[in-house]
Amino acid sequence: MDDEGVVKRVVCLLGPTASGKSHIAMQLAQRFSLEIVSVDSGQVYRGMDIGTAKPTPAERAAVPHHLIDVIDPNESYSAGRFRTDAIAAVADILARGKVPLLVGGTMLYYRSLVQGMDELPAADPAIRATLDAEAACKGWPTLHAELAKVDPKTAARLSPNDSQRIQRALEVYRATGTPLSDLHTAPRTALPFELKAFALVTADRAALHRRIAQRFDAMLASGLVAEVESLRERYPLDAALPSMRCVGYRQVWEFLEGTIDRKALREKGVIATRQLAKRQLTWLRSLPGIEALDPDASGNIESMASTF
RNA sequence: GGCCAAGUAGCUCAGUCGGUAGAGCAGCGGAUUGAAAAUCCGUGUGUCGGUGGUUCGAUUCCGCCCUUGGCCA
Repeated sequence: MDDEGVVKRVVCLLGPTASGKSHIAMQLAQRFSLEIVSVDSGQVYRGMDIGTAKPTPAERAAVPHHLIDVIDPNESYSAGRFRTDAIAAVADILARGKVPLLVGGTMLYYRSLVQGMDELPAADPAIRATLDAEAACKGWPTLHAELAKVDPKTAARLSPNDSQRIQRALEVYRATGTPLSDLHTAPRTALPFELKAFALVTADRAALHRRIAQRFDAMLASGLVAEVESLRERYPLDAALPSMRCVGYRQVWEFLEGTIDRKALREKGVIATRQLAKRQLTWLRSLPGIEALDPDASGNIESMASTF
């Protein structure tokens, strides 16, 4: 980075859960004075360490990590905030003469970073609470019909059951008086740096599934249940919070509530992780400009290192 | 050894008064703009345990065999 407008190239490593991103990142850190910027919607929560597979204290001591432990589990983060935070973190790392590496699996965050986001109002807890109450008695399809009256364009692309997006669209309309579709002006704000993204994509889905099961078992063995119990004591949590809807945490919550037994906890946790990985792979197929790497191949470190 | 029940989709099961079968879950594909590890959409050909028989036609009825569970010895 210099003052002549030369755009610095920043490398990003994406991939589904359990694909080995962190391992590669730590190996690259041995060659460059790296600082890692997490692209992960789960690792932002303080105290949610085991279930989000956060880097260990030793790894964090060896390599500075950013955007990990930024909020409490009773708070919520967002793609918009991620974009701002990530740009700031990268600028800061570059300013200090270090090499930033983005690593993670939250593709919406990645995309909002690269493509930019429209100027939309932030979440409004009061409006959301009102909408939740309305949905509880009328049902989401009714709210979808109401959305169709004020924002037919958005309603047309949403399923009457898509609670989350119907709620967001109505929230934006009630907060601004303008339909969400009118606010989609596609600004596509440019990034102050060039991003080169790689993605770890296995051809062997069965092997990924095996790794997912092993890793979830390892999380249970490392005290995932105790971690959630402790979080419940320290924070005012409930099952509807984004943090407690995270893969693994949601199932442990059900276990602690007595809704499911230990065996079901394990099964449902593994299944939820597999489904997450599948959605991540769908994202990766749809995102443009990403270079796929086979996690089982040997030259990954080299091909990534050559782009720094 | 005898009696009874069950064997149908990867799993749990429904069903066919005889015209080759369908749900849930899983899996797979897709969408994805401040909750995204979320939320939602789409997707069901399987020797109906095996083998003989009856029948125009059997997964369905009958016989025998195999497997699993239970009861009695």
